[in-house]
Amino acid sequence: MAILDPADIDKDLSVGEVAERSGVAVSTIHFYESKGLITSWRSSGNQRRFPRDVLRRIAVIKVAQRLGVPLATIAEALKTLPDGRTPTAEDWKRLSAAWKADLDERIAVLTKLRDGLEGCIGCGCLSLGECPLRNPWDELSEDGPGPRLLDPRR
Amino acid sequence: MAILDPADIDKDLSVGEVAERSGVAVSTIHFYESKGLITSWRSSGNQRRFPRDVLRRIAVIKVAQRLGVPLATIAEALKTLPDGRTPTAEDWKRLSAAWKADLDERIAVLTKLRDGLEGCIGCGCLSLGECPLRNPWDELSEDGPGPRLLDPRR
DNA sequence: ATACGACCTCAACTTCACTTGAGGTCAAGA
DNA sequence: TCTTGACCTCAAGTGAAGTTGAGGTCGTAT
Repeated sequence: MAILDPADIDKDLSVGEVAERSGVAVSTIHFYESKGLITSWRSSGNQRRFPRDVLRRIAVIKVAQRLGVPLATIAEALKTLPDGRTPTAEDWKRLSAAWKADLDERIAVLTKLRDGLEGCIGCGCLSLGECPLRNPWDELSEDGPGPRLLDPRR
Repeated sequence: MAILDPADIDKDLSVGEVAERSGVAVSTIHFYESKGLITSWRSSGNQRRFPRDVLRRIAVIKVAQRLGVPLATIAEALKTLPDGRTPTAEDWKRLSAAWKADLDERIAVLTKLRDGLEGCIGCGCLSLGECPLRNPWDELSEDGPGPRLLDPRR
């Protein structure tokens, strides 16, 4: 009985059901669980059972990802919620406002970069030390090793 | 004689010299060479020797990366130049203009996303099917599997 | 004579967000 | 009874952009 039966309307969901209703792959759901983003209990046959609110959690995760928030950060944010509850409208307001600030900053950085480029297209010097495009230090200070993943698509 | 001697002023450069003068690590230079972004010949002792214009090539690469252009794309662009010459001011103009268009688009996408978020912060429905934040299809159509790396910093 | 520093190659590791595959369990339907 | 389909675990692969390490060579200075 993989398809929803009206009698089961407020029962917990199997992975397959969660996948179908949330639009993410089963493997992704496993993965999210392994990262602590969602939780489940097990049926007698050792199958995952998810409370319905997992759908809202996944919705929040997906939107945050579109905003460019890394999974680890999302996980942390979700853990700050009282007893790990699924975000209410109030919670969402707080979280999304913080993420919006992030997004705003990223847009500002890119915009500055573009404006710098504007002037450098005609110049073309690219001198380390004189070209604003080659000298990130005035507008960018936070930095660390390794590549960072920030994908606005998806 | 690792340090520059005035008599060698227009000789080719060793990896170490290129690293010092361009500000990128030796390992990165090896890596760029393996990807075909730069080329070298070998000395009698099998050491790399780079023509001076490698510095300008690396400058172009680094700026393009700040603009969010993936290395593979940069490599392609550099290969379109007549007989693989190092970009002249004219070339730079053409390349950077193309990359600026890309950047503009990315900024536009993020801005739209932010505006969508604006309205959704108060709402919080996140419904798959109604919430504009959950439905990328109207503003975003290009897509493929796997994560994409787009880092505005560095 | 030997130590030192700069160089060489090649393989493996890193992060992120997953996906793919191999091999195994479980319950229901023909 | 057998097959099908959904599920399970755990390991390994993907891609981008490098970094790190082991083991070896070269050339010069002491």
